[in-house]
Amino acid sequence: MSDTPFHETLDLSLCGQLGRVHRICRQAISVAVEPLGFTQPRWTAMMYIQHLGEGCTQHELATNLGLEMPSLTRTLKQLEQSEIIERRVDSQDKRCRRLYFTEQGHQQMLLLRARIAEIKTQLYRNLSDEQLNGLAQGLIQLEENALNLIQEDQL
Amino acid sequence: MSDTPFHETLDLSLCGQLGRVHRICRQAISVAVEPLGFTQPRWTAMMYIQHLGEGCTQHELATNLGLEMPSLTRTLKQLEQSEIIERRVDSQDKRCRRLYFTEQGHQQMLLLRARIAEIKTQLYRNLSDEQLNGLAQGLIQLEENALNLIQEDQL
DNA sequence: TTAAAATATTTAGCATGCTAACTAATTTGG
DNA sequence: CCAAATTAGTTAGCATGCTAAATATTTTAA
Repeated sequence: MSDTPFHETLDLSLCGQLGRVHRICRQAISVAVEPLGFTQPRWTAMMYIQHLGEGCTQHELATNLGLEMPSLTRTLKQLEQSEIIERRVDSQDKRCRRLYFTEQGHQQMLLLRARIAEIKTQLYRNLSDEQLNGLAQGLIQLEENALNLIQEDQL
Repeated sequence: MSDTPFHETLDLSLCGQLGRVHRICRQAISVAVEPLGFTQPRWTAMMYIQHLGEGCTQHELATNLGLEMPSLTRTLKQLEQSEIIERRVDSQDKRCRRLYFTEQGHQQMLLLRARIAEIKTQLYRNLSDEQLNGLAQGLIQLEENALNLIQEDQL
């Protein structure tokens, strides 16, 4: 071990920590949701479709998930093949596909939400509302700074 | 938009936020470090090798980066091919490869550290030390909970 | 009104994480 | 002392993010 203080050597440890915690959280949730047969991108998309309301477009969903369209396309194709969702072409604007749960999809959502409620209590255990809020706020500020940095660099 | 409150529908938004912020931060840093020719896994590994001290093993490095060995192997192979590092077999334990910078690698590190110092001030702008600390602490707790969850589920 | 720009989606292929299964070397226990 | 377990590392191949480029449709503007 070097005797240089960690923060001086590393400088960007927070970003690495972010990635590590994200990977571990994702894995924890995956393990818990796996028995239902959903991967993280799939169940996340399902939750967001329900949140946005059935009939949302793929573009709306991608924006809300913070994903690029191609990343989402793959996941939606899987959900369609599993007969969880349907993609219907909008009658007004034929470029858009609007998203709906199948009957089976609705039933799966009930199971999924119940399972996720359980996980949530365990994942946020020992974290006060205040702490969770601080965490979320800090992340928002970090995100904003990063976005600014990217834009500046692209000038 | 549904009229259901966000947190009730989503329940795990924090985990999604974590992923999103991580992707954006990573992109910001990549954009800034790109002119030097380093990708995020490469410069992160370089910084950690310097932090751990030259002569560290790949296993030590993987543990500190929070990565699995195969993920690291790929990156180290690239760094070796770019003649940034050397991997020398340990004379005592011939299973271990120990990591050293080349002369060129040392010079690159000087540039890299200077660049990263600049980025850091911008990325952490508007975040008080207290906030940064809260963020880091919250992430640690989250990580711990997630690890517990995974272990419980594997019983 | 029609050519050009914009928008929604897809496809193809890269980057970087992972697990599973392998080799080689070392350590341990009977 | 040797067979079995452990440890360090690799290879192969999957998962899920991305960008670039293609298609189809709609909107804008000369």
